[in-house]
Amino acid sequence: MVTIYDIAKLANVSAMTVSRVINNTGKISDKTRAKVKKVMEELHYVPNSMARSLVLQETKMLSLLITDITNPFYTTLARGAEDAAMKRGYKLLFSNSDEDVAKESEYVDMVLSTRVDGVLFAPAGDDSLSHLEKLRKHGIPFVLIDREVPGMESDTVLGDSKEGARKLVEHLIGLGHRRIALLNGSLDVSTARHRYTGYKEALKLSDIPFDDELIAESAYSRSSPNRTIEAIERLLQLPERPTALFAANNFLAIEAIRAMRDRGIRVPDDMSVVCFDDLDLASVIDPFLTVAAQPAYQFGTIGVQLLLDRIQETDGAEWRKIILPSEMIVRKSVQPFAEL
Amino acid sequence: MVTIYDIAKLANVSAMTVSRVINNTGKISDKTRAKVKKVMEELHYVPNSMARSLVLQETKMLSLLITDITNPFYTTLARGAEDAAMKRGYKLLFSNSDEDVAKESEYVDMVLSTRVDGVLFAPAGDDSLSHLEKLRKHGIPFVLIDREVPGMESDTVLGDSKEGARKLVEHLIGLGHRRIALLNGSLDVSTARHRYTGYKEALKLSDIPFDDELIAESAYSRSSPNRTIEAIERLLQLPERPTALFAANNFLAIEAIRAMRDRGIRVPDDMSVVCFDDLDLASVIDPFLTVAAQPAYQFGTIGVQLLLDRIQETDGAEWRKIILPSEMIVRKSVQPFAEL
DNA sequence: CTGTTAGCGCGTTCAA
DNA sequence: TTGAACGCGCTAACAG
Repeated sequence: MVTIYDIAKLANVSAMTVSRVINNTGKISDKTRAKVKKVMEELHYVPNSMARSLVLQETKMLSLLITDITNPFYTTLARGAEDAAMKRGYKLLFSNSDEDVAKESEYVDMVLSTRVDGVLFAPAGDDSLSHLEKLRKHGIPFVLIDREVPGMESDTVLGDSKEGARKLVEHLIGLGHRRIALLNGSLDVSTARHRYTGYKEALKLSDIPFDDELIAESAYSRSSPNRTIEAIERLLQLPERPTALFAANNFLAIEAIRAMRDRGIRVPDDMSVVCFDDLDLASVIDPFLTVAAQPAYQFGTIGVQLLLDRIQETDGAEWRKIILPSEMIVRKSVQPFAEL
Repeated sequence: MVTIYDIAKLANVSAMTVSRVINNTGKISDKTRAKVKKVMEELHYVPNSMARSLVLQETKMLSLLITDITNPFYTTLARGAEDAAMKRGYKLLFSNSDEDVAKESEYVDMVLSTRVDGVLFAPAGDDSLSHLEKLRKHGIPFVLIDREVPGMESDTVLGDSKEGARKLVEHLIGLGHRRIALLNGSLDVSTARHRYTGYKEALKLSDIPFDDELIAESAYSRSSPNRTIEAIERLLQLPERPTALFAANNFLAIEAIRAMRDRGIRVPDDMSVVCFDDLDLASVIDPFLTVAAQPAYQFGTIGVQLLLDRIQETDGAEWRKIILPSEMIVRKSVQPFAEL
């Protein structure tokens, strides 16, 4: 591996001069600069960022910890984060916690030892608190994205889960539905709680009694579809069957639709379905699901922005909390409720 | 930041002893080991992997360079790669070239300066050759995934593009179609060429004359849908309009279907459509597109496997080339051709 | 079993 | 405008 010393020797200067040429610091005569640059090119020199990090105490790397790399919401977010980071000269280290707090723990240790300059963190659940405390204790700046964690203040980028949920459910109510089921993610995740709240608010505003039996809890990720299937089975066997379903995210909606189809329930004819997060590709080819679409790309860019601001901050500024609105897109998965 | 020296001082041992405890090397008495471990925990010590990399000359990081992080084929591949890397103690640095050879160049420089131990490389096109030569010159092992580059030998994981294409087109032919258009990606990409070849082979086997007018070239990524739209318009205006379309990847199929829909052409009634790569989510909710599905996850795991084998190889073993079959999944986007 | 020395590649500090 | 010495945090090699 060629180092600045190799360059220095061939250019008849000191290593320090080479370093100055690389970083454009100090005063260097044009002549020696040209000479050094020439040698650098001849030797195909590439600076060693490890060594530089060690002395500079910064890596120019950010870590993005998401819970599911196959979910289009997160991939679009990742893309936004990457574009923003790249633009500011930072690399992005992706990690995938699989909605699993234990796996998340391993990643936090990795992040710590890699000495990244900051972390974009989509917590797997409220138990992520200890991981965040660990980061904080080590002085690593982080921004929470998509989800917040009780007991931990920080810069945060969230969606308007409550409002989005309320709008979706109100849409169903407006079409005459009164038995509306909620297929939620784990209540251990803040967005699930907020969407739950929005659901209840919508009912209340229309004087529809809340029925606990209509609530089912599964998991956001696709790793365990069984809980979703069981939930759907229970809902379908209810004496007074729901006529509409609000799924708390895209994967839940899909698994639910699949489970219902397998049981002969058609959407939207037998059951209207709405959900949070759009499906990207799927929506183009077949504009089917009525959704509350979130500006996923902006989650990423804004998250990086907050993070880099925090990193460059000298005095501890106030925590910033950005709430991004979602947009309801009405499509075909919903039908008016027709009394029999 | 806590260092091994801090630990050493508090534990009344030398830094070297601490290092040995951390790495489980050498012989250490249980007593001192316990003492050191206790201090490490008290101080929340986390090893600095930068420093370690510097001396060990290895980073335990791999870089995954893909061309589109929003394409489900690549995200699933990424997931496979990450799982495999993680399992072997490696981190994965993702990058996204956007099918852009220039952007790719920046990433290669980044990769070089980060001193990753190896690269999983999905080249943006044949011009990626110079980037690969750069990696090779610097002695960084890499594995080509999904695409190969003329003039560069290396370990490679490919799909059976030719066979997959042939099967898809034969399926269309079997249904009576004879005017079959090909909407291809850039011929600068090996998979596009192979799919082209498979297309032609299928025609030849059925004695259907090849018609150059039925061939359109666009781009795999969604960044420039205009070329696809123009291509579709041209195909639709052909004197003898095609009755079926083979799109060389999922995004092309989607853009094509959208463009046709906008022009009043229904799929499959007016036009049958098949393509390479499945759509994941979209297929669950609405099993629509007939596709040649590739084992994306395996692309990732096998790629990492080849890469790590190569990294640990002492003597230069033969290049290995793994070809993964694709599976044709027949769905609703295809109809038999009915002569008028 | 444990410690000392040296150096990985680079940038800061100070001197020339 | 340039260079020498030092240290970032760690481990290999050798010594004890």
